[in-house]
Amino acid sequence: MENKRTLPGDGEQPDRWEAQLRKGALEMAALACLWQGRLYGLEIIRFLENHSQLVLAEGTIYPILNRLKAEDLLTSEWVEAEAGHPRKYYSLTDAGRQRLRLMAEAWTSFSKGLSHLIEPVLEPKEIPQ
Amino acid sequence: MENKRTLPGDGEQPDRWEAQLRKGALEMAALACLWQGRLYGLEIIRFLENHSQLVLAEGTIYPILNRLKAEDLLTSEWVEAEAGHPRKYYSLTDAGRQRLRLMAEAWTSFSKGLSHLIEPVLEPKEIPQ
DNA sequence: GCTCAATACCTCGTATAGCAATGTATAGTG
DNA sequence: CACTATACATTGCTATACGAGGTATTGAGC
Repeated sequence: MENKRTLPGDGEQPDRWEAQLRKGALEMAALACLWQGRLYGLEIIRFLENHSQLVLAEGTIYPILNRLKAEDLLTSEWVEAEAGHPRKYYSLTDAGRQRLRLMAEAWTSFSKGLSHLIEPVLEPKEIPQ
Repeated sequence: MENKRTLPGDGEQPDRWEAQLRKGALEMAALACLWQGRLYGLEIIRFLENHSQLVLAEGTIYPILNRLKAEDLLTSEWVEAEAGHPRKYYSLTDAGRQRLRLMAEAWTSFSKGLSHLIEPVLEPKEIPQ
């Protein structure tokens, strides 16, 4: 039927790849948020928005948190807020910390590999040949 | 019939997130391969295997190449091999070079943001509080 | 007291991407 | 003339992100 993409119509999706880029880094990012202490769902979204360039929807973060909790990398506890509504605070488990450390190391390694690959692209100088 | 995953069966997928991590970086990586000159399909796979930590299957690379070609970021030409079978060589177009540069910059920025986020995790020292 | 709005958590449906498996074509070898 | 190796291509499955919509609690205004 009609081509119903997100875009007006020129067949160009200039930032589709950017969306893809983030996939898979999200779990690590969610865990990393909690390294310094517990946070609740929406707070994690705001934290990532402020401390990195990740902007997640609620429909994104809650499945991730549940997934991580199912793997025993997180624990959660309901906390009554004074002026408001109960919040579900997430904390890293020991397994979560351990896993996050592995993730962080693998990310660093992976990131270095890719950086090396795109190094020539970012070089201002031309290729000799 | 049989559940033929990569893992024995304990419900633990310790490296599933690693697979996810790579998603979205693949297009950039494929483009980056071609920065220094043309390559054909299987050669791209081998190049990435040698120059980074990416291991792609054929069923992965060809859809990517077609996608990139459909966006006019690549061109392809059939070349008869002396001792063998015709090969389809891919080259970057001007638009491809331009896009790759943008991707590389965005990747760098994105990568820095995440690195900053996981920096505390990799620090050997403990958190004061 | 009852409605309305705000905060926070949760879930369903859809689109997309990677990838294993499988298929096709070419060309050299016994 | 079959058989194998190289290379390109496609199909089907699964997992993921995310928009849209839903529920529950609290406080303010009429």
